[in-house]
Amino acid sequence: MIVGVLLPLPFNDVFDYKIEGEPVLGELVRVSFGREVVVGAVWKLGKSSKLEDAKIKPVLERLNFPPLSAELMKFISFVAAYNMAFQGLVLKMALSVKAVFDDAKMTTLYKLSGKTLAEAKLKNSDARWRVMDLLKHFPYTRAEIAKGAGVGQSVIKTMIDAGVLVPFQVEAKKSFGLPKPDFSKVQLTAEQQAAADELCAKVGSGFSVTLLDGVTGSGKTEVYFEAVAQALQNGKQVLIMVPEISLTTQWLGRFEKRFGVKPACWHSGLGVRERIDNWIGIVENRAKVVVGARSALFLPYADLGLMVVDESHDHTFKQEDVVNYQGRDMAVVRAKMEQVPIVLATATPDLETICNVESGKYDVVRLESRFAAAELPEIKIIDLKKDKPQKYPNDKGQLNVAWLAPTLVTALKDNLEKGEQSMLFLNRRGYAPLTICRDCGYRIQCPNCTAWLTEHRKAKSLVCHHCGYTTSIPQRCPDCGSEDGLTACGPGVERVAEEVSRRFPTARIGILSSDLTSTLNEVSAVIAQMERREIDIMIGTQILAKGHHFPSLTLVGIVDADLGLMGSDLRASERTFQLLSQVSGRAGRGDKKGTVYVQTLYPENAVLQALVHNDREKFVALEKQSRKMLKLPPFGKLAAVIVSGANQAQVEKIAVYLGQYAPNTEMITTLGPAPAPIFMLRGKYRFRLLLKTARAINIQEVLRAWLKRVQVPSSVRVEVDIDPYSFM
DNA sequence: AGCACGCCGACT
DNA sequence: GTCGGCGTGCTC
Repeated sequence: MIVGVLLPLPFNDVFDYKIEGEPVLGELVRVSFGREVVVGAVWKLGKSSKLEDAKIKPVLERLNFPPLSAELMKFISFVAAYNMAFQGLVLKMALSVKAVFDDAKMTTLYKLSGKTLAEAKLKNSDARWRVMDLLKHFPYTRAEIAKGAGVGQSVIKTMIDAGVLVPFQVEAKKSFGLPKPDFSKVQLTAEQQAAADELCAKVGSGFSVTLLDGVTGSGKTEVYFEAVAQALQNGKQVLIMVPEISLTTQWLGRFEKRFGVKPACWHSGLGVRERIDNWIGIVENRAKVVVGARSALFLPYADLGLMVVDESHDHTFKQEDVVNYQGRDMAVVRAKMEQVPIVLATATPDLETICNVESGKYDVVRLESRFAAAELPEIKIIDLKKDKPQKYPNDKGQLNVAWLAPTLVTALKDNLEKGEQSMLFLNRRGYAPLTICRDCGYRIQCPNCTAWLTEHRKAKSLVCHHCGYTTSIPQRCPDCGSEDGLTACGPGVERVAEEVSRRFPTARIGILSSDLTSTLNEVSAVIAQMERREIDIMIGTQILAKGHHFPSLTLVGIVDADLGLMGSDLRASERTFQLLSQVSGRAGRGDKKGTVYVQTLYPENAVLQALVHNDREKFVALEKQSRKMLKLPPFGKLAAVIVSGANQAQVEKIAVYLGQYAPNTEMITTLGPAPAPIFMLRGKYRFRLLLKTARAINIQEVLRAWLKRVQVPSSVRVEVDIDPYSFM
């Protein structure tokens, strides 16, 4: 019989193969393709091509794995069609790593041969009898025998050599601890209990979307853990999606405390071995709870019963990897296909989610109060035009430019004297975002991108944050040769740390930045230090905003609140509001009230005003009004078309061409082409077109029809980003 | 995606 | 005269 096999390669269509016996839809097969051998999934029964049968190759091997479920197959097709990506590449995300299908890792176990010690001409000894006893019922590895019988390796070796123990091979499978729904129940407040009950009631009764809307510190995690417990009680698997970076030991610790075991993790930092073990555990229904980044969404769960998206507002759920997709939205789609409930947990829901609640598409469960004595922090605005940062002396006796206003400096000083912890937030890595020559005005730029190089003083280098280009810091201006002209411009976390250590020489300072402390372990280590109160003042980027819990943190300073407000990005103000409220939420989570200082040049800005008054409703109303007026999501649909390539003239020609064929009707508008905000990225020139349609329009269909009309040479790439978040 | 085929410029 | 640049096409 001939079947259509979808391969994990950039194709939308299946390739035909001959198969022996009865094929099953979704089963995994190894096939030869060109000169490669790949693992694909049986996608269609029967012939799809019009190739002569003789040219159709046979399936090399039918793999002994459960076939992909009809739901997962449907999901893969949907994600591909919705995001205008290749079906094969979406499949690739589900199949994870090729090595999963390579020969299984084997372990050698030993069992009794039946030969007695006497028959083997070995003397009786206690040690040998303990080994015989241990192996009476189950075989074990050498290490397990040594430990279990309390004997040395030599005892075992003698018994093997004498033929009393015989080795045999089994597949090495990682064992997953079974999370216990009742391991250690947390005492919930009445409000939390009511919320938990509502979530639990949805588990096991089909598809539903629930927004778990709770202010920071209201115990969202504990509440959704109860729903997780309910799903486990029903014997189902649970997927908890978290932003990649918050998959810290802190979160895992909370899980383990509640359920008694560690969950299976899934994120980009996983090694091949662990990835394989976890993938197999998930397909075989041995891994019951998976906590993972958005890529965990495509795993072949055997028996999913509940999905949770933690910090569901987080914009890193929408980020490029193999395929561009919005993890939160696709999670809802998967939940619908699997007919399971999904919980979106956040303190700052995005406008799309809010509108879905208002229209009744999503349910909502609210948590209004913070833990026990914890109160919401007081937010104070510092007007940088009036309250100007004062220069401070460095060790050479010169005056350094400062970034902290006197009010904030005083507040930090008081807090330090009280022995309480403080945190400064600046969403900028490195020392300074720009190096400029005072003598000739030259600015040091990335050779591959339209972007300045950021100085990283600690690493003694200049780095491009877009392509990773790194170079040493030049002694003299590359343009005019001036020896003392080069000056760092603007602050990054390193520079703020420098100011803090100058002003407070005795304070213990911690820096947390996504590049300096890149691995999850290093991030966890700094967070642990902060928890143990070994840090007085913590300075960091974005990373600090994620759901960490520091009970004795009472002061938060936002060094530059204006950073996010300036972008041309349609979600800039929403993102700023979310980020600032998340950061503010770090303050005063214990029994002491926290204070947040927000430094800005625009104290009257509506976003900041809403933040100060803790008035999310007002912010949402403003944001809704402006998006409605501009017919932007969720009141309209948006897609970006990025044309890129190494040859500027050629790229521009295609972009203009696309612009000429662009659809423009009453319901559809196309803007551009215009040079993309980062015109050159990784050595490629980029132009962008924006397609905006009414909500009723199928934007993917419009795009497909449009793009089909323009012939694009292979040296130019045309990418589509549905509902773009990043305006790069 | 990978890889082969094929057609034009700078070299021993 | 070749070596090799990458633009184009194919893989069941």
